[in-house]
Amino acid sequence: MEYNFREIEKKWQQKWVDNHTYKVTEDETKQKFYVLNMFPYPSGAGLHVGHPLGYIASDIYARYKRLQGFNVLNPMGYDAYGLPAEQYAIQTGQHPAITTAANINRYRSQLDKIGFSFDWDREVRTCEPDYYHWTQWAFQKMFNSYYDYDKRKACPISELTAHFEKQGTAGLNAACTEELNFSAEEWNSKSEREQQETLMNYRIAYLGETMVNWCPKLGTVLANDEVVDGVSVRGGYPVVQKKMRQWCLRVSAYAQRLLDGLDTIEWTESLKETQRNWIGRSEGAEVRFKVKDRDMEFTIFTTRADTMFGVTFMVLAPESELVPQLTTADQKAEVEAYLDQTKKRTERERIADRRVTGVFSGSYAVNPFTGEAVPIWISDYVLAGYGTGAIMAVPAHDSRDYAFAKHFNLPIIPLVEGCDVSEESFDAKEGIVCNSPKAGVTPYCDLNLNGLTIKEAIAATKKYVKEHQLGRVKVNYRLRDAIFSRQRYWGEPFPVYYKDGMPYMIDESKLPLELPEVDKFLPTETGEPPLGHATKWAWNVEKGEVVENSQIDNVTVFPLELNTMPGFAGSSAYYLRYMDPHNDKALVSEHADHYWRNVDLYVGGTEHATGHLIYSRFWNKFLYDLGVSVTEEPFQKLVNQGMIQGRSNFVYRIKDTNTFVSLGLKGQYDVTPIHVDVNIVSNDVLDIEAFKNWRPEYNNAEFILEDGKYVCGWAIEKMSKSMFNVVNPDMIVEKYGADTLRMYEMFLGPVEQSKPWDTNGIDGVHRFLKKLWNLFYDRKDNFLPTEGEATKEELKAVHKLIKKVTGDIEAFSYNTSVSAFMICVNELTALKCRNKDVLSSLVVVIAPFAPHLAEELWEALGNTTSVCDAQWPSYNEAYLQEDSVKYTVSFNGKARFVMEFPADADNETIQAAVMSNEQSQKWIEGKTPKKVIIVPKKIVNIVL
RNA sequence: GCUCGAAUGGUGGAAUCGGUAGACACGAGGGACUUAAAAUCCCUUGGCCAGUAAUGGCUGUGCGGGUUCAAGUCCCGCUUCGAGUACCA
Repeated sequence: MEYNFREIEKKWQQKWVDNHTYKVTEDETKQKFYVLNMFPYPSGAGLHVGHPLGYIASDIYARYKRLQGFNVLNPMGYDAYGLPAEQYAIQTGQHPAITTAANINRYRSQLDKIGFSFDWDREVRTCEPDYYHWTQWAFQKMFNSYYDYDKRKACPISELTAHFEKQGTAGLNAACTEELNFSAEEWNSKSEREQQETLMNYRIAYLGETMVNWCPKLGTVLANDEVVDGVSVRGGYPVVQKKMRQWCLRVSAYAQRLLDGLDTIEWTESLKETQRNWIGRSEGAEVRFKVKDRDMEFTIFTTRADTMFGVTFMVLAPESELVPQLTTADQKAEVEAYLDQTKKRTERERIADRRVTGVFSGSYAVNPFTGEAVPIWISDYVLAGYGTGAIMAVPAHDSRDYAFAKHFNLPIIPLVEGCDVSEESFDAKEGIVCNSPKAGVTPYCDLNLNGLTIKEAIAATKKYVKEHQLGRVKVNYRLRDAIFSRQRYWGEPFPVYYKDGMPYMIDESKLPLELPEVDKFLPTETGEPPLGHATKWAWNVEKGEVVENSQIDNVTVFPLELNTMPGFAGSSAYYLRYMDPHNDKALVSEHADHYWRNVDLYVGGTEHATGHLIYSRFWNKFLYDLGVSVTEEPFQKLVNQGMIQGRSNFVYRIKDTNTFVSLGLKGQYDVTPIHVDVNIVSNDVLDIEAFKNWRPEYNNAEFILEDGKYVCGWAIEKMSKSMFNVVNPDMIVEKYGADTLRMYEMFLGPVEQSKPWDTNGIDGVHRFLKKLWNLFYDRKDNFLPTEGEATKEELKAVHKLIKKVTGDIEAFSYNTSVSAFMICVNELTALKCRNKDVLSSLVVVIAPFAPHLAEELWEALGNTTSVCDAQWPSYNEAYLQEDSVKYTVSFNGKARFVMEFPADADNETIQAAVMSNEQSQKWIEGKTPKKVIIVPKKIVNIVL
């Protein structure tokens, strides 16, 4: 009988459904293991062969852990809110809910064919009210919390108001947008509205007037990680800076904890590094500079406190609030012209041409270390959003300041012994400080840095700043608060209504607030978000329900928020929801939460490094502070699967003809390469008939062949429809079966590595599964395995395999496991192995990789339960022992020949035998060896 | 620019602690079976040189140095490619 994969896979997929094989419950008698894939956004194009790579890898791990006796949670769901569905809706009028549901069904049928061990009873969809109920709930909790730096956690906002009532801002160390100072009396005399406005400064979810990345084409704001090179990641449309009132999440409050947490988790170093850079901690000092002849001062941030004596000018960001205050009357016109000009330049233009631009404000600042007055300039190379939006410029030791100084002819004072600043600045933080202060100048202050290393000088200056109250030591982070509003339809609505212009949360018991219907998905004519089209989008506070807009009276009925939440809202806590997906009382029950705790293994792409993986960690830390999440870090171990690129094929048409020439001969003609559908090419050989039928214009094509074949060229490109290199898994499953697809995707190379999809080796993997089948059935369909004693060789072959695969799976090294399977099956075939015990072990070990085939063989071996519930076999070292061991004999490190010794031979015996060996004599040439090194079971090296 | 990672046959890739390269698979070449093809099985396959042959020798992991009895692996200096990030003071 042939290996009939179609029948086998169909049969077992049905049985798994019928028997609820993959259903999992909180089984206290077993140890838990939580495996998670980054859930997909169901796009209209369906799955291509690259998507399942990570799912297969994690599925193997999940099945393996289950065989080891763990209670494994391996859920799957959909990140269902998103822009493409909405864009499609705008173009076609088709409701995004409909296209999303259709896409999900397509994904599901594709996934089902691959034989995953997902517990589909736990499926979540972020666009379902049952699900986003808890997204809205978490948002409300963030609104009602502030971050206390001393307690290092989020606390209820009621504690903050209590603090204000008692002592104002005194003794408060809380995360805030702007540092405020007021007394208890001042607080208590504020109106309700003023108090609410003040609290906004502290809430973790807050309405903030911030500069945002506004994308006019998409009609929405975008988070920093959604903008690359000044254009939107999705669509590639230009993005401009705009000041808007937006919901924000105070992620920055968690910057230090996000950084510290990285040391406790098992992620790749490069991913941790990416997050560290994104968080961007920098230690420095804030120093106050007085404005000359004015009763005014401002603060700058610097990491190079050692360069205080080299400051020759100051620079303000154009958006800085200080600009109007520091601009003098004579400079006003010029400054305004400059501000106008910079406002017009988009982010993109600023990146594209890095011209040095700037304008003098007319004011001077006094250096607190030298007493000298230096001019204050305004330039767009200083960012308003980082530090204080103002810098002290040290052109000798900062390349940007240097370029500015050269352009505007400002003085440059070198501060490091022997450095040359005639051509460029000296940015390195090494050397001995000089000119601080300058020789021969009466010191203005008693700080002298000369002769110190830069490191020492930084420390000394910080100490001086602190002692003399010139400023303070400060740690700054690059990480900004996340902007949480989107002017879109297809997202979670905010559970917020507005009273007197201030936001209020709708009652928690009334959640979820469901997304209303609209008749258009575009922004309204007045520029409101799409929810502005909703006619029933007002909140009746008394009834606690959504009512018609016409009823708005601002007494009991109020307008609801028109923005929706961004994509990362729904994906930030989904791993918690999988633990208890049908709970309508809580995000997750305490029972399920304490059982599953956090994700043990998370598999997904690196593209989420600064998006989802930061937000999710933030969100989890917040829930941890609330006591909802049990662990501080959500994803203990993270594996990044590589991307599967497309491998395109080309045919070469001779110019102005319909004749195609094979790859090896194309040099003889003037040819145009044309993309050809990779699905009609096999091992780079074109199926000529299929090609003729591919497109009408090729019906009469002629071919110049080499060796009777048409060989195609190839290139590695992104997998996309336009390059005809998309391979979808269904086609592979149809042709070779799911087990072959699973094995082959693993065999292709390390999971973490990006690689092109290429079917060139798939036959080998398929052949292997047939060989495995042939160990069980002969051509006449006789079942071969029998009871009895296994031979030593058989035991050795299978135990070698168990050892190898056990180690490989733990190390996520699946490609070498597949090789090991092939070796083992070849060995057992050669040994004509019929032993049931040996073959049973083989089936169990292969089950995570090829579950359908394993089930079939497991059943044939007489088992009545699923192979999923078998036990992972342990290996016995005793079977792996060799009788004899081969030693490579080398001379001066050069391998010469091999000698075989009994496994228990001792070093003396080996050395004596090697030395007296005939071949050795030839290499020794009568010399006396200086040293003999014997590496057990491997090497005898003789040093002459 | 900065940070991180990679480079091994015709191809994908092995080599776990430094232990004497190229596992496994594809492709290619040769052979068996077959009227033929498919399927299947067997042999050869980094390069160069010598030999009828068994075999033997040299060389070889991007480049140049170094450490070591021994380096794909460790150290120093480059080259190329990939990823992330970018006026972050």
